[in-house]
Amino acid sequence: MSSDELFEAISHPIRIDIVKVLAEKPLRFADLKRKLKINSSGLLDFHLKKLDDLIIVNKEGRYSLTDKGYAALTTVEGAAGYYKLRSVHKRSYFLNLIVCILVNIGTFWVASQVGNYFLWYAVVFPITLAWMIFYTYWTFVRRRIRLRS
Amino acid sequence: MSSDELFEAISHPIRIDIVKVLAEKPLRFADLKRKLKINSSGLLDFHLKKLDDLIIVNKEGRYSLTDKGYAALTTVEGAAGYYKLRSVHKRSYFLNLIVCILVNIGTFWVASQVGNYFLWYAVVFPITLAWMIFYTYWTFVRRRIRLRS
DNA sequence: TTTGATAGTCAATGGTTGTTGACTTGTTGG
DNA sequence: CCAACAAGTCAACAACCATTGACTATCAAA
Repeated sequence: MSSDELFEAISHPIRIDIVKVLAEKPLRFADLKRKLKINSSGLLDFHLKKLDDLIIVNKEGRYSLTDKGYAALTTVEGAAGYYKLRSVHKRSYFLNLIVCILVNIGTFWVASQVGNYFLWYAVVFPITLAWMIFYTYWTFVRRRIRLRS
Repeated sequence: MSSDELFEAISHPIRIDIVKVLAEKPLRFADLKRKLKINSSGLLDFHLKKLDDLIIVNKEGRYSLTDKGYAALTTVEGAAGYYKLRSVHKRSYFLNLIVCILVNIGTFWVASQVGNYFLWYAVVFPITLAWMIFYTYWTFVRRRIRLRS
C-alpha cells in the first residue's frame, strides 16, 4: 500500500470516523451504523470496502483495525497537529526576537547609567546575537518556516 | 482545512510528487511539467488547482508550499514510516522476550552449578519479569500492537 | 409463526475526477 | 517580424465516487 492509496482510503469524513471509532474498540456492522448515525447499509458497506486492508472482521463479525489501520490513525492524528505546530514555531520565533531586543536595550540602558558597557558588548550582545542567528537558521532553514502563506 | 480535505488533496500520486518537488525548491509551471514528465498543461493545471491552499504562486510565477503544504509533506513522509515502525515494535518485543528467557536460563544454570540460587531468584528473575510486564503493557496497550493482522 | 434485528448485496443515479488535446495570450531571442 | 516557449483556459468524455433504497438471508425472541 503506497502513500496515495492510504490517503485515498482516509480521504472521506465517514472513513476517518470509522477508523477512529474502531481504534477504541471492535464493533459489529450494526454498532457502527448506529454509532456513526448512518441510516443506509449500502453506504456503510461502500465505505468499509474502501477501507479494505485497514480493517479486518473476526469470526464474531466484529470489525477492528489492522496494523495498517493503526498506522492510518497515527497519520490522521498527526496531520491535525502539524499545521498548528508550524504557527507555534513562527510565533515563538518572534517572541524570542523581541525578548532578545529588549534584553539588549535593557542592558545597554543600565550600561549607559553606570558608564560601563563591558557587560553589554562582551556578554549580552554576542550571546543574544549568536542565539538569534542559530534560531533563525533552525526556524527558516531546518524547520522550513515561511513568514507569508 | 479539515483532515479529510488534506488527505483528499494528497490522495493522488501526481499531487504527492508536486508537493515533494516543491519542498525542495520553488518551480515555475513549465519546470514542474518537465520535472514530473507531464505532457499535458491541462493535467498539471487540474492537479495544481486541487492542491489549492497547499501551494502559492509568487509574482515571478514560481510555485511553492504554504504552511499547510509543509504540514502535508510531513504527513506524507510520516505515513510511510508508521506501518514499518509497527512491525519493528512487534519484532523487538519478541527479541526482548527471548533475551529475557535466555538470561534466566543462563543464570539459573550457573546457579545450579555453584549451588547458590540467590543471584537468580533475588535479582535476575524479578528484574526481567518486571521488565517484561512493563514492556508487554507498553507494546500491547500503549502502542496498540496486535499479534495478528 | 410473525416480528424484528443483523449483516449485508445490488442496481440506479447524479456528481466529481482524471485526462486529453485544442486553443489563447503573453514574452523573448534571432 | 516570426518562431518558439511559457502559462495557462476550456470543452469533452470515460471512469469512478457517494448515496439511496429496495432486496435477501439468517437468527432469536415473543
